[in-house]
Amino acid sequence: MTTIKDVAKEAGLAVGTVSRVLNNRGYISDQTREKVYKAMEKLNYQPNEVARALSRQKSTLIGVIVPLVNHPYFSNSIDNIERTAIEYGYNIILLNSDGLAEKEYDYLEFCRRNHVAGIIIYYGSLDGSKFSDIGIPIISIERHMQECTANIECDNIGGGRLGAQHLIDQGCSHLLFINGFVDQDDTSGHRRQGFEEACQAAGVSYDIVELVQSDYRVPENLSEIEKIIDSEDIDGVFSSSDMIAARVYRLLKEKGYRVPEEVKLVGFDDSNVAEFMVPGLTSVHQPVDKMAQLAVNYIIDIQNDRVVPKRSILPVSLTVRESTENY
Amino acid sequence: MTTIKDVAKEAGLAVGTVSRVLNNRGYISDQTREKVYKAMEKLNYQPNEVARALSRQKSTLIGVIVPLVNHPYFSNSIDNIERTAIEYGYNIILLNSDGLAEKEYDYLEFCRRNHVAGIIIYYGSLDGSKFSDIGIPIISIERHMQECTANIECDNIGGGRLGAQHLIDQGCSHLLFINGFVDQDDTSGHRRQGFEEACQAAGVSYDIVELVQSDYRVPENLSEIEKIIDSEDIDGVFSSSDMIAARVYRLLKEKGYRVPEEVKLVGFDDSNVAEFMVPGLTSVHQPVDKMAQLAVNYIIDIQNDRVVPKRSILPVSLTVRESTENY
DNA sequence: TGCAACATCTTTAATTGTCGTCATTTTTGA
DNA sequence: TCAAAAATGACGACAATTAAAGATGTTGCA
Repeated sequence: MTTIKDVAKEAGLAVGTVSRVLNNRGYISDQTREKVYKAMEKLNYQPNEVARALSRQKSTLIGVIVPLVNHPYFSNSIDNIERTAIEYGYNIILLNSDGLAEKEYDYLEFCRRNHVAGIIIYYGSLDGSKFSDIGIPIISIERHMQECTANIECDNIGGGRLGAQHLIDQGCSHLLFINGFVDQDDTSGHRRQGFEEACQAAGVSYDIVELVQSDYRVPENLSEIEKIIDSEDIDGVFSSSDMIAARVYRLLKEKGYRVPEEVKLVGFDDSNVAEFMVPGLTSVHQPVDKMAQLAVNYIIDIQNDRVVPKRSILPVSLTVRESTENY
Repeated sequence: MTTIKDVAKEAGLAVGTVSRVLNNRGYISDQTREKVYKAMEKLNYQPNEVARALSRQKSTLIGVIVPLVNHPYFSNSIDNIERTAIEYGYNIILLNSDGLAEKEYDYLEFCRRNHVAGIIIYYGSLDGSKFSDIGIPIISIERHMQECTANIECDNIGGGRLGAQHLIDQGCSHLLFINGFVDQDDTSGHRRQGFEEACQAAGVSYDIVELVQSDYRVPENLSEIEKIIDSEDIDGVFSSSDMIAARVYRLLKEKGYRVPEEVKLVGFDDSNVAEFMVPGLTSVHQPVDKMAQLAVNYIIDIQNDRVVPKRSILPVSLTVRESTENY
C-alpha cells in the first residue's frame, strides 16, 4: 500500500505539504498542487481513512442498530439512511440486534470502540439508562427514549386516527385493531390511542387484540383474531404493521371473507409488502425517507456543535389501495 | 475518552503490559492481569478499534455492496452476512450501488481507503477489470466474475430446470419464462437455460419474455407479457425473481385468471415476498444463509492465508406453495 | 540600496491510540 | 550460583493531521 510518504517522496515534497493538498487547507501553490496530484495518480494513492480517523479524532461512520435487516420497514429505512449518509461522505455500519437488550448493549459498546460519528437506533429492549454515558450522539427512530440525544418519530397517534377514520369513512361499523407488537415504547400504544380516539369520536364499536410477539417475525398463532372475527362480525381491520396485515389477509382469505367487499384492511408503515399485496394494502405511510435524512443530518449537526431538536414528530399520510376500496 | 495510557497509569504499569493483557499475548502474571482489569473497569475503558486497525494493519470490517438494500433478496442476504460476520467479530459496512458501475467503483475505492478485510459484492455493472488491482479480497455472489477472488452462486441452471419441471409435473402444457433482468453475468441466462432444457426434454412448448429493466425496481410496463398471455393460452409462468412474479400475479388477477387453477406461477429466490403473497408463491429456494456464511468465511480464510475455492455453486431446492398447487 | 513588513509556501515535529519487537528485570528451579 | 523462564518496560511503527516554525519571495519606504 502506498502511503502519503511515498507520494511526498515522489513529488519531492514534505508529508505535511501533501496532506495540505489532500485536505485543501492553508497556502498551496498551483505548481505544488499539480505535482502532488501527479504523484498521487502515478502511485494510485488513496488516503488511509483509518489513519485519518485516528488522527482527526473523528470518523465518518454511522452505526445503525436495527432488530433485523430482513424486514421491509427496516431495510427501507436502512436504504434511506445509507443514501443520505453517502451524500455527506458518511457510511453506515449495520448491526442486527434481534431486539435483544444484550446485543443492543454490545453494539452500543462496539460503536463506542469504533468511535463512530453517531448511532441511529430502532426498536429494541435495552434500558434507557445505558444510553446516557456512551459519549456519542444517539438518534432513536420510532422509539421514544429520553436518554437519546434526539428522538425521531412519525405521528403515530395521527396515523392511528387516519387509518381508523378511513375505515369508518368507507362504511365500516365494527373495527378490529391488531397490535402486532407491544413494547415498552409508546409507538404501538400511540397508534392504538389514535385508533380508539377516532372510533370513539365516530361512535363506532371496536375490538383490540394484542399479539404477544417476542420479535418481529410474523406470528403463527392468530387464534384470538380468528375468534373475534368469527364472533363479532368485524368489517374493518387495522393492523399496526403491514407484515401483520398481510398475515391477517391470508387468514381472512382462508376463512372465505372477501377483501375489501366484506372486510376492509388497513396496515401501517406503507412498506413494499403493502405494494406487492394483491389486493394492494391501504396503509398509513411513514415518511421513512425524511426520517432517515433527519437522523443523518442530526448526527452531522451534532458533530458540528449545532443544536438539534430533542424530539421530532413527522407527519404521516394514508396511501389508499384496493384493500379498502369499494369498487 | 480514556486510553490505554490512562489504564496503564491507573494500574501503575506500562502501556505495553496493558496491551498484552488486552490481547492475551505473552507472559502476564495473574496479579497484573487483575490490576489491569480493575483499572479498565474503573475507567470504563474500551480499546479504540480505529487505532487497533491502524496498528495491526487490518480491520474487522467487511464492505458489502448491493444494488439496493430495500429489496427482499438483498436485505435477506445482508441480514445473513451481518449475523455470520458478527460471530467472527467482524462487522459490515453497507453500500448501495444502484447497480451503477460508477458507484460500484467509488465504493470499491472507499473500501480500499478504509482497509476493509474484504468485500462482498452483488449484482452490478462494473467491468471486471476494475476488480483486479484493489488488493483486497472480493467475493462476488450471484455474479460470475473471473477477476473476483471467489465467486459464490447458486445452481441457477438447476433452479431453472426445477421450476420448469415442477410446472410440467403439475400439468402445465405451455409455459412462459419471464427474465426480469438481463445482465452481463450468467445468472439470469442460466435460469433461463435450465428452464429451456426442462421444457425441451419434456416436449413442452414455451415462450420467453425479457423485460428491459435498468434497475431492480419492479417493471411498470408489462404489455409484452400481457400480449403473450392473451394470445398464447399460457398455463404456467416462471419468473426469474419473486418480485416480478408478484407483479405478474397482479396482472393475472386483473385479467381475471385464477391462480393456480388456470395459470400456475413460480418465482425464484424464495424471498419473503413469496411467503407473504396470497396465494403463497412457489419459488426456487436459494440458500441465502449458506451463501452469506460462505462469503464471510472465505474473507476470513483469505486473511489467514488459507486458499479458498475460486467458484462455489450451491444447490437450490423448490419451496412449493399455493400458486402451483391444485386443490 | 537596504531593510523591515508582509504574504506565501514548505518543513519539522508533535499527536492520535494501539501493537509488537526487543531489551531488561525479576523470579524460579536445579 | 546461574541459566532458563516469566514478567514487564521502552520505543518505534502504523498513516495520517496539524500547529508552529522556518524559508522564500514581494513590496513599500526611507
